[in-house]
Amino acid sequence: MRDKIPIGKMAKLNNITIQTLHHYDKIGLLSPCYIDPETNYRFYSIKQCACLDFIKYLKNMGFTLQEVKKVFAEKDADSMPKLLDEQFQLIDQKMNELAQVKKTLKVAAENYKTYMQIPKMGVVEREYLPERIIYCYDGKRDIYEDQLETYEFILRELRDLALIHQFPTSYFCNVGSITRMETIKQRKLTSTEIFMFVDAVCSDVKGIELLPAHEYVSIYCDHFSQEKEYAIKLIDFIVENQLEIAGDYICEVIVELPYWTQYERKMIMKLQIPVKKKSTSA
Amino acid sequence: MRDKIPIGKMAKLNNITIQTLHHYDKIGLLSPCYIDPETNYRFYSIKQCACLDFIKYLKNMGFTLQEVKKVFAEKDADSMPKLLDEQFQLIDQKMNELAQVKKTLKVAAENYKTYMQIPKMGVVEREYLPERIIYCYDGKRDIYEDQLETYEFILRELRDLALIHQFPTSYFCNVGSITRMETIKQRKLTSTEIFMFVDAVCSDVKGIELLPAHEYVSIYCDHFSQEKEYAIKLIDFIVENQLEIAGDYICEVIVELPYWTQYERKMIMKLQIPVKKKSTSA
DNA sequence: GCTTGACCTTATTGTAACAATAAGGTTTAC
DNA sequence: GTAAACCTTATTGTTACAATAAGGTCAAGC
Repeated sequence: MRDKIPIGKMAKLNNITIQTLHHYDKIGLLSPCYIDPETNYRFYSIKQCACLDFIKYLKNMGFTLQEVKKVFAEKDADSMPKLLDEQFQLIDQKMNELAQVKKTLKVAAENYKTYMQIPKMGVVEREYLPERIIYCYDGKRDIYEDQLETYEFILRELRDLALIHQFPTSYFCNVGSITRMETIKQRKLTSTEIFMFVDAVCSDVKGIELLPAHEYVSIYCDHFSQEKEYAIKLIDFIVENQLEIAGDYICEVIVELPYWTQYERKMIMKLQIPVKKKSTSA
Repeated sequence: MRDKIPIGKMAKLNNITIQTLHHYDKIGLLSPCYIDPETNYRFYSIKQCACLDFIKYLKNMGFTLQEVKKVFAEKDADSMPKLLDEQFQLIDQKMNELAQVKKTLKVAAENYKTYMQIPKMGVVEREYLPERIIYCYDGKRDIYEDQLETYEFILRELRDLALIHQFPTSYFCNVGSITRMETIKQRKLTSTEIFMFVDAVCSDVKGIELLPAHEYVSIYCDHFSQEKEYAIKLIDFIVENQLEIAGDYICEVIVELPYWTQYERKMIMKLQIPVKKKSTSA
């Protein structure tokens, strides 16, 4: 009988390592059919390859070794179809999650690309922006007080809500604050509302608003402390160019950076106000 | 200054656990901005939420904490696009792997379904089978000797080759042996060749053969020891019914079962021989 | 001032499936 | 006889925490 295969040969035969066989032995998944009582050397039978094949097969399908053990413990194949089906569902779910991750990565890459191409800070520009959809949340406290502290709290509340609504994580970085038209027309920058850009209108979610496609004046800004000053610049520009504020002021976070100081949020913002030509009446 | 948030509140604020914050502190990813020197109590700043946000963001994109640490160590955002791109490739690869797993699961489910519907063992049937493609390998030794031992060795060689050709793992279960027409016509069951069903012709791989669509006689069998006996049944049937062997004998493994005894391969096989009506000449 | 409950600390163990290593014994070939 | 190849057990490491234990701290109510 030459059917006494030492562990090294068994490993090579099955394209696995000795450690793997040790491990399977340890957890009681597959033990050698003979162990030399003096040396404790392990010896396998060629027929045990069938078992290893099956382990590999199930492992390939994403089962854990514990699950494989359970399958081996069964006396027949009746439970397999159900198991396979459950595993299929599980893999399907994992694929959906990965698809989400891919989307988040894509959005992140786009954000950084935008960041690299940002023209100049503090220069007013005019542009046409397409329609956008936002999910608005009123934090009831002015986000411009307490140098960011209130903003941080409200942002966290917004994200908690987004989690409840099961928004994809790719949304989490595209946030902003909104100052209503009546306020900004008085040259005041105060707001209790922040928002998150979303892809499509979720009709059953409260707080969804439409930013219509429109002509805008905009300016880039890379620190919170500058926002007020730059917003004034925008308003001055509007006045100087015979324009009129046509909607809410938006402060959009373009990209958030992992700044070397871990103690402050660092982001590039794009301030924007929709405008129209001043009506000649008056 | 009320900006001294104890660990429990910080955890709640960010929807994470205290352990997570402990862990981040331990690995040096994010340490509290103040530690009471007497009690060692940890206190965080609201501004550190930005850091946690970024950690979550990168984690969501599949980065490890070590990678996040590296990102934090960078002095600017220049390396991000490259990192994001690499991560995208990685996720893409993982998705492809999962797609493979799904396919394997689907094939496995089909195999078991087939198994459940298998008519009767040992009953000859006539049926029309569609074209199939196989990857053949000649092990140079008769697989019917040594009660399966040789078969096991040759099967392993076939799988090694399949790995080299990077065949999907879903192929690994659909194997079989082939006995050439000349041999089976002499009522002999000997063969040195086994094969694996494949999806499409890989023109650059040697050993690919086509089993043409044809009329077959077939019989199911659930143990190796019965194969010879059942093969004879097939041949007898052919003779009795005025038929003629029209091609190679195929022993197809329908499904392999995780039998309670771990010491022998247990499988359902379908033996099949292509036939045609006996030519009247002679 | 005391108790009670909520909160905090450090340290250890566990998770999955092995890989890597160390320190030592065995076998085989020359 | 010895060196190379092979085997053994035991320990540590991997990831991102969760769970637990044993103990100290804090704030509120009596």
